[in-house]
Amino acid sequence: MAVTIIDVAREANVSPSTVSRVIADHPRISEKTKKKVREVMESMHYYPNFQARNLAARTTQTIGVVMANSATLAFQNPFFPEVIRGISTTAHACQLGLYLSTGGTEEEIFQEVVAMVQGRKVDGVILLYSRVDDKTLNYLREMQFPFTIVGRPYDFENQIDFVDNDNQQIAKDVVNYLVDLGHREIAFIGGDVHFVVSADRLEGYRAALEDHQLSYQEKYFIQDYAFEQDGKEAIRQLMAEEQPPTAIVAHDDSVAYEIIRYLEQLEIRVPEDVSIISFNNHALSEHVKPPLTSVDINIFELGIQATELLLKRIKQPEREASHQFVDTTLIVRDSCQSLNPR
Amino acid sequence: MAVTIIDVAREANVSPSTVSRVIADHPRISEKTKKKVREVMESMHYYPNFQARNLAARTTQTIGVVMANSATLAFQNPFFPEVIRGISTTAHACQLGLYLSTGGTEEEIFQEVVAMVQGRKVDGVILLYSRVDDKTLNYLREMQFPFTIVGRPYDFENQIDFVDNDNQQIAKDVVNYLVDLGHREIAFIGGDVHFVVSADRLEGYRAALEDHQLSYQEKYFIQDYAFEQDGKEAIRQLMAEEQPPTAIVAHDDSVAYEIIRYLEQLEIRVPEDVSIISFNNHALSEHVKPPLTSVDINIFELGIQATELLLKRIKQPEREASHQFVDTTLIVRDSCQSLNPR
DNA sequence: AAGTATTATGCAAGCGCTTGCACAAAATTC
DNA sequence: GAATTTTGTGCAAGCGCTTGCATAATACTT
Repeated sequence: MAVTIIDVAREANVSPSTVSRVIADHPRISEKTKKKVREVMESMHYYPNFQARNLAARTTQTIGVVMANSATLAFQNPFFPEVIRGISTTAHACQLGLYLSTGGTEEEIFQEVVAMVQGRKVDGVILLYSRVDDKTLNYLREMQFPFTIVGRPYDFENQIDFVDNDNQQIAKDVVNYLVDLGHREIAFIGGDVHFVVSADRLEGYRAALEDHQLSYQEKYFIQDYAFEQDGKEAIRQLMAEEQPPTAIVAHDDSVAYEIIRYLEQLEIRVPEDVSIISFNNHALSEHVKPPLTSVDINIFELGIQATELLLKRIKQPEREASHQFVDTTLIVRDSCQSLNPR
Repeated sequence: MAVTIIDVAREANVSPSTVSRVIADHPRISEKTKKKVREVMESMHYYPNFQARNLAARTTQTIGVVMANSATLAFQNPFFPEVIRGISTTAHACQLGLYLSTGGTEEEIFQEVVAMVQGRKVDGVILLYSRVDDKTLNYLREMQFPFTIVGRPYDFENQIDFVDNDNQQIAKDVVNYLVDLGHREIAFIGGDVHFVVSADRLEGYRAALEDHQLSYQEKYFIQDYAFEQDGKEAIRQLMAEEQPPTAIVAHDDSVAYEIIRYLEQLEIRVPEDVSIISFNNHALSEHVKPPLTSVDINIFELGIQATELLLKRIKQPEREASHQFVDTTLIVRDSCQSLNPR
């Protein structure tokens, strides 16, 4: 088999423990010995076996990355690639590996996380989603296993490490932006409210309306499943209201474009007849017609921060829980129109 | 610490090896003993330590997934999420974990792969890219370590397991499609030719032109870096040719949309004035204006097949190298126009 | 009833590494 | 120059599990 620490030790006339200490650059080993051992390691092409090392040292040097479920991957473009890029960046800098969940259902994912934790596959976990009342999250919390969430936890906000955008605030900002442009009838096409991100944005939308003495109205709110089931019909109905909205907030750019397409089929123009604004600022939104006004949520940074937070927690298991909000940017393009008189 | 096999053994009045065999469902253990041991495991909340198990069994139950580099993640939407979804599906079904590369440069990635292989972190590797003359690939090949590529290898095609689309053929198909519509002046906006996928598509484009007695012309070919540097200018020049192209083939939908935007700025309409066709069929391409004619390359399936192929190789290290081409579909939408007389 | 085959379990030697402790040698102190 | 401290290395006991081989117990032959 491969050359082990013992082979090196024999060849270098030292004990295995010395070799181990040379690898760890232990200060108590003389430079002379270190040099000698390193030369032998080199010449024998020694490479440490991380499995063995980690078993002995009771660590994994790996963090688990858990996505809501692999099936939704495609829909949350570009979230996944970007957040992975952020996580990778920090993880690589700290020589940590990434272990990815693969499950397709909530239960499968839960089982996987249990395997990661109890099976000693990872030193900590990053949850890439925050769902209301999530079994996996509760498990992690009860086990007191190091983890962070990309997203605000529904419960125990002060006992859990997380990073997120301030989704309530950005939803407010978006509504405020529209109101400033003179809009009063503002519709909201939401995401799955079982995800906290969607619930928060909806809440921000409501709160902002209230701030402006505009009442929240059922007819201006389309739920995710209604839209997914028959988006075209949902939009048709929305625009057929006696007082149709003059602006629509969509929870994601891809939804926004889908809406725009249906509007077009109804011969309603964007932004001339109705304004559209959305979240997540896909890369394509810059190039596509009409260029979409969208909130850039800085996914890359979310990944970075989540990983850094996790590392702190791993190093200091007893530290206070903390969280961080990552800044967003409203990217104004051409999908919203002012109704204000010149 | 956590409960081990030894604790269970003691409690159940059997030896550790028996417990181990119960876990493995070894046929030589009586049902009675199995039942007893399982009850004890249950009541003690035993959970196997995979680290230890894998060390002893000389396996990892993990496959390494290596991306070209994390920085490009964003640009290759939706490739990464979709291929991961495919890989996950197969991996999960076989109880395999996924270990993701994190490196940002070729050299970092190479080092990571060495660590995966020599450090016994994975049982096999999936390369999510195929680059010309790739150090990592050569290493894997020379080490005879199990691996597959999503993409055609540049060299040693018959000695390496891989899955891919038949990119030369689909590029030909695309050109043929345009020619059938009456186009003769067909431009090609390529990807980085250091990646085999781009080289293959370019090759298919050239070959198809030849098949139709249309000569390949420099002026109709824009290289990736030219486009990235100043796409707008590149397109301007292209369309300012004495005989501008009537159709443009773009190597990715996102590039196609970027082109369309520049064309629009030049007051050139798609598809009325120039047709556009591209590869990869992003999810958005269905909704966005103009709906793009694009080749769906079935990324999900590429992920599935690559994983299955890798598993075969892991199980049978000595088997013949094999490869598989995954079918593609030309999704005809509204970005190409026929020049043929009615 | 003795011999053979089969089934069920245990023993013990790993897998390759880390690390607390002991201890010898060298350096420092007074 | 003896006593003390510092430095450098080795010993051996793990980490928690697997597995080839031996052996005990039981079942099957004739």
